[in-house]
Amino acid sequence: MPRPSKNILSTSTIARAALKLVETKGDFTIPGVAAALKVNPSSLYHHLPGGRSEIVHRMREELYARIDLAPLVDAGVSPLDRLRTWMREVRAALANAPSVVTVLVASPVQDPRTLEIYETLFVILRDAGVPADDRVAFSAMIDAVVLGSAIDAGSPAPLWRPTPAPDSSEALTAPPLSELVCVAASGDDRSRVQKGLDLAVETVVAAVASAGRAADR
Amino acid sequence: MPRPSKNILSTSTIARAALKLVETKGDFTIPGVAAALKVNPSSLYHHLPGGRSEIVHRMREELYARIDLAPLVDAGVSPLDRLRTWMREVRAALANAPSVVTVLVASPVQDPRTLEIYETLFVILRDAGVPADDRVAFSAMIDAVVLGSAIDAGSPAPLWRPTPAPDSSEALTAPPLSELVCVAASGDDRSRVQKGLDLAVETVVAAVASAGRAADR
DNA sequence: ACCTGAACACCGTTCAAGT
DNA sequence: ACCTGAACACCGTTCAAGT
Repeated sequence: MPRPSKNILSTSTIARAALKLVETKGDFTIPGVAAALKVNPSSLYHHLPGGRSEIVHRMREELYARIDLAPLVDAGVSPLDRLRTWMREVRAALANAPSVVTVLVASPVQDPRTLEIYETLFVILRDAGVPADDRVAFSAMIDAVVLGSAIDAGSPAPLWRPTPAPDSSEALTAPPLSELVCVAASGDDRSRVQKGLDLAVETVVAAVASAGRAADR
Repeated sequence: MPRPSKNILSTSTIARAALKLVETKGDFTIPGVAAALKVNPSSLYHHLPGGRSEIVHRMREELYARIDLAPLVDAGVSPLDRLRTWMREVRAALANAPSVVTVLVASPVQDPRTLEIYETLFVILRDAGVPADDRVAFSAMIDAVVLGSAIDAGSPAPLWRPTPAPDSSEALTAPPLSELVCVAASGDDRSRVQKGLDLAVETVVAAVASAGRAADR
């Protein structure tokens, strides 16, 4: 048993404590992480001068640090396969703490690690033959799909509550629809979300492949 | 000039005041909306017993109320065109107050208006020939794209800050990438986001059309 | 340098009281 | 029924003080 080093706190331990809180409670607070680290709330400011928002940035870094970059820049793998991996990896990193996504999207990207991840995406798009002028649009779409999926996965409880009373409100949208919504509510959420993501990934891959072919001609 | 009616407050005025705050300040607070309505903070609880989270729900209703349902259920329009309209309309409703999206996604859907909107989506998917078993997955993807795009549009400031110092960190990801990211940072954001959305819409439409054709065979 | 303790302004919510 | 006013627990942040 090694003696604990003198410093109890570090930016990484703070970020990890905050992440654990978000994963369990759905959110985090300064006194909360301080208590988890058996420390005074004000102590955190010595390590993260930026306060709460800086903790959020460090949380994002911590999540993205778990992504292995190697398969994303492996020239031996086809660009489309690398794109599949990229989307699944980023989404998985966020899905580890889905409710953190709603916290993350509220603050802009700044840390080098996140930029690095997105730089690999631009390389993949280039290798796939997407014209330079279109890469930003594609990355925006891919970002939207991945973030949206992660949020979808993390949205609390059944997203679709069956309509309580089908009291014949409007003739236009009458009988079959409420049923459909009920169908959506049944079926376990895990597979529902997973299927939606798989579909999204393949749809995006198809679009990228199509853009690449169009550029070749 | 009509005399103001006796009751100063209503759920709708509260929701609209909160929306206005989110649009201007990026967030809202109970004392904030109370002050905007020249009323005591505690007064709000008489109309919205659910407190802050109920205000959020009413905000979502208020936003979606601006969507015209008629073109979405018009049998004279092709399903794919209706899908295009659906995505653009929902996205536009959210884009009116982009930063509200990050608030909305934190709370699950409950209000009938929002359910109504998504019911029209299921009808469109059915009309487009998407098999019943796949409609949930498709709706999840579409939801992800629309929400993600709206968040993208509302994310504060340049999403991509150019890497400050290219101090030759790793050989793998060396010269061209920082350039690419810089390109992304330039170019006005309006068109960037718009192009990304258009791309996403057409990509999704293609996927839906493909699923419809596959089911026909 | 690293952490504590007290202090400040502020937020969400409740509840008895007014009209 | 609708709104006020006081009150409570709590949060984010600062800053002087300890070691």
